[in-house]
This record gives sequence, C-alpha cells and structure tokens, in this order.
Amino acid sequence: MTTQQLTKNQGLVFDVLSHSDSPLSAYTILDKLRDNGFRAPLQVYRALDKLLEFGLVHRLESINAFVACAHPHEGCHNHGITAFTICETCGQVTEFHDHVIEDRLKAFAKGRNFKTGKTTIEIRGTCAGCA
Amino acid sequence: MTTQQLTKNQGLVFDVLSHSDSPLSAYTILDKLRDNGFRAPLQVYRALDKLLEFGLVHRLESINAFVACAHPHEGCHNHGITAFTICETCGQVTEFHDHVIEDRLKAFAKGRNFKTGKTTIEIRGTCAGCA
DNA sequence: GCAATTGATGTAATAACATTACATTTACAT
DNA sequence: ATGTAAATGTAATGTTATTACATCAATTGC
Ligand SMILES: [Zn+2]
Ligand SMILES: [Zn+2]
Ligand SMILES: [Zn+2]
Ligand SMILES: [Zn+2]
Repeated sequence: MTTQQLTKNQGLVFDVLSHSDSPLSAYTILDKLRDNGFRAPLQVYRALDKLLEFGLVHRLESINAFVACAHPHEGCHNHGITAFTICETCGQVTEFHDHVIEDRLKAFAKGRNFKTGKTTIEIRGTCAGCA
Repeated sequence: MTTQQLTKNQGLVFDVLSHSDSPLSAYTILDKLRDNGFRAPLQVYRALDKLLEFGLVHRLESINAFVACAHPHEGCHNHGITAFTICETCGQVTEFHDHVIEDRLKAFAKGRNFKTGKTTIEIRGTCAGCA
C-alpha cells in the first residue's frame, strides 16, 4: 500500500498527518484542510477510517488523536501489536513492537478463550527531550 | 481504602459501577443517578476523578467508559500496570497484571529515557461466552 | 455506449463525551 | 466561631464522533 492509490481526501489527510510532529485530532486536521475544501468532520473521519484500514495511520485511544505510521511500507499493521510512547509535553510519539509482550497477551487471551481483536498499548509520560 | 470513607456522590457512583456487569459511560451513570438527585455530568466526572485516584475504578480509554476495580482491596493501583480484556459483545471486562509485560514496557521506556506515566493496555475482542 | 453497481464525497444535523466558570455548602481543624 | 479546604450544584460551553440523506465518480457487465 503506497500513497499513490489514495483518493484525494485520503491523500490530503495522510499528508497533514505525515508532516505533523505530533498527533492531531480529527478536528485539527479539519481546520488544516479548510483551504483545501474540507467543510465537515465526516470528510476527515471517512478518510481516517480508510487510512487506519490501510495501516497508514494509527489512532491513539488514550488521547483521541491520530498519527501517521512511522513505517508504513513495512505493513505495520500486519506486524502484530503496535505499542506507543506518547509525550504529554511535546506530543512526540514513538512506535514499537515487542513480541514478548504480544506473546504474553495472546497467551492470556487464549487461556481465557478470549478472541482477540484490536489491542491498545499506550504509555503516556515525558520524553527524554522534555524531561 | 474502603467504601466507607467516600462522600455521598462518590459512594453513589461507585455503587452504580460495582453493580453493573459491564462498563458504563459517565452519561449512563448520570442517568442511573437522576433519581438520587444527580443533574449534571460534572457530578459524575468529579466523583469518577476521585474514585480513579483512590484506585477503586478504572477508565477504559478505548471505549470511553468506566468499571469498578475487580479487587479494590488489594490496592490494584499500586500494583503496577493493569491490563484488560473487553468483550465487545457483552461488555465483560477482565483485569489482569503481568510482570513480564510490565518489565518489557519499563525497559523500553528506560532505554529511551522516557519517563513513564499512566500506561494503557486494553484488548478488545470476544469473550468465551459470546464466541 | 449505457445501465447497474459500488465507492467516494458534500452537507446538515445530532449524538456522545468532557471541561470551564462561578456560586454555595459541608467538613473539619484551630 | 472562624478560617480553610474539600465537595457540591448549576449553567454554559467545548470537543469528539456519528447518523441521515443527497450527489458524484469509477468500475463492471452487457
Ligand atoms: Zn505503525
Ligand atoms: Zn516531549
Ligand atoms: Zn483494578
Ligand atoms: Zn462477551
């Protein structure tokens, strides 16, 4: 999945997120795209839904915001669980994968016959630069 | 921390959550407490803030809802990171602690000089009973 | 080509979740 | 009793997300 096959609105939203140095809310994205003809939240949410589906964007559940994937070409989203650190001061987000964590979570779920869907791992705190 | 030393509003909110078999949104709690004199969201949010602080309640970030802690007397909240499974069909929530996961997350944060604050781990899916 | 279908878009309205601001009351220590 | 901190009441507002419905564009089958 590359950026080429995105529709106009998807491309615009992805572009805004890609160039941002911190996560953005849907409404912030909307504001940034007013000059490009965006008028309503739904235009943003629809594009985000697709981008999430493509694995180009992640939703940060704990802050109701969205970030471009740090390595969209690796199919992040077929790569297992993505964990995040989120700096509450500057917004810096770091993505990582940990197979040990993933295995432990899967083992717990399996032991309870729980069928795992989307899993969220988010560490909020302060990054090195802001400490 | 026992239920005794809660204020009236805190006690009412905790009671509603304790007797619910699934997570509740703040506005659902408000509706359930209208007959007890609750009139405004803030009454619920203020009580929830305190209950979260006391470790009697958890907030599920991925579904904007709240649950009573499964083992409030063990000081869940001084016990390290709490992880959850959340059934998207019936709302069943299971709480668990895993020191291996916690150690891995701490190690990652330490390696990046990231100062860890609140950490969220939530697995959404389908419970055994709903499969 | 052209109808039928599907996916994407535009727009308005509304729903759901959360906070700010300010006035008042209660609990409690001095 | 008085001063202080915590809790409460109420209204207004801010923020995040969805529903509903109309239109437009790309694709497919004929
Ligand atoms: Zn990613
Ligand atoms: Zn920072
Ligand atoms: Zn707990
Ligand atoms: Zn279930």
